[in-house]
Amino acid sequence: METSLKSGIDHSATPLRRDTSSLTAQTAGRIRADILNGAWKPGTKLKISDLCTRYGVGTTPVREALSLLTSDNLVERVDQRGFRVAVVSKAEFSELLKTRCWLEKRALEESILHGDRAWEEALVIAHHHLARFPRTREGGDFDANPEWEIRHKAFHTALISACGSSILLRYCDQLYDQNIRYRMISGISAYPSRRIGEEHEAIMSAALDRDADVAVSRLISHYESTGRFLEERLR
Amino acid sequence: METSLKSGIDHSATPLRRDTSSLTAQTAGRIRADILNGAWKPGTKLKISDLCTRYGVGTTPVREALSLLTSDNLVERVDQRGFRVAVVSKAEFSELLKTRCWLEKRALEESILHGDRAWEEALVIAHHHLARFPRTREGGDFDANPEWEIRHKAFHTALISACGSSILLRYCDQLYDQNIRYRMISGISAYPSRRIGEEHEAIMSAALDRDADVAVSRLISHYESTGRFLEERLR
DNA sequence: AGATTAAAAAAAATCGTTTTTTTCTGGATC
DNA sequence: GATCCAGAAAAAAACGATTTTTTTTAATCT
Repeated sequence: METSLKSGIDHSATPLRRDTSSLTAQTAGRIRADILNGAWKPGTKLKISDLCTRYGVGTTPVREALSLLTSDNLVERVDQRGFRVAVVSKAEFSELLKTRCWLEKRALEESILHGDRAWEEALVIAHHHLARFPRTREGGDFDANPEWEIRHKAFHTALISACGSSILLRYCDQLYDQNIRYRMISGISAYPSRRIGEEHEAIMSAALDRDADVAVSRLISHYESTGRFLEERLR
Repeated sequence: METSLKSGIDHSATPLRRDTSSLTAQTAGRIRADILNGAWKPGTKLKISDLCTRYGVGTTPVREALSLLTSDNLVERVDQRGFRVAVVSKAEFSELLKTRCWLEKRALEESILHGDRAWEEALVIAHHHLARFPRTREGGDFDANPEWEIRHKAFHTALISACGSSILLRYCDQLYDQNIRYRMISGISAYPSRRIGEEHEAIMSAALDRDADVAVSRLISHYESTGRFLEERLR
């Protein structure tokens, strides 16, 4: 199990080291994953006792995990009426997409302005890891590849990581996860007729050339074409 | 007690209606207020049992309230080691200020672009309410005036309220509250040698004239001069 | 029949206690 | 004198049971 509350991978060198995270954190991670990959459908009522049996823990960790997920907009809470999986809608999605573009635009601009050598290198590495990994598992089926997802997120995070604001980075991370959820819900794992790999490449090289305008416009259209594709399939 | 978790005022027409909010929500509101006004000093360890006695509730609501406040960056949590009040520093503050300017810039631009008649009118009203209220309580002492704080926040919220993204509005709200905390900590309630009222007026009229560039630059310098003033007094 | 109210069931919220983990303290060792 | 290890104390985390609140069901009245 991962140590962090956020989705991600435990890169620790000692895989057998004992898990120091609380049950709350572990449970939050599991529920988060289940919501992101669609195991819990949008709008589903999350009954405390059900979750307790499903995840094999008491009410305290479950309740606290749900509180945590509320702040990431994956779970909604109504006082005295419990929790439910955040609902999805076309309107919510386009607001999400719009906001994400606004925030990432600024983050990328700042990152290009302030990024140092280490940033450039981390970006190149992240792109390399992403590029040599197949989007879908062998044989062209459209199942999502979890490894690819992780590398894809790592690449987009690397792009903006030098923006100079951990606050903004956290917001972008939240919006990224919400976006993934829409991708999972729509059942899409690949975009026919698009060369995603080339888009990433083009964004990266503009960033490395310190051409903020071009990099931003490529990033935005990357997001927007993905967005349009998703919107068509929503409901 | 307010119904909402967020700081604010209950504007309900029936003041005697029974409080439907959970103990968790009430407690979160009380702890939030205590952190914002400085009753809990930054870095203070928040021991569950202490909070239970202080607020007269059990461990569950306290624990959940702290989880909630974590997402607003008012409380920090370390697994297995409990909670503490978020620390403050000059570096954190300037990051906060910077991020806030980035987000509010975009929000104000969008708001000016899309705001309708109702937005204009709400803005005028909010400014009116703010302008006819004294910043400090009678006789020039520098005690913060809670009423003024509420109207001030309402004015700044009104400015950006037509931006079209509730997500962005929520982020701005969070950053506003974090900023207030710095203001309270620094012990400042008024800025000698500045005409805050005139600054608000100038921002508003540029916004009403739909001059985004001028409005934004006035808003940013409003924040930055406040920011510089605060930074001087931090540690 | 439809609406209103009362009782029962279900679920959320809360509490007090138990378990686990961390922190503190004092002494032994190098 | 500093470091390292118990063991004790304190605190956090988790649990299971109890209390409230909401929702559902059933019955009564117009």
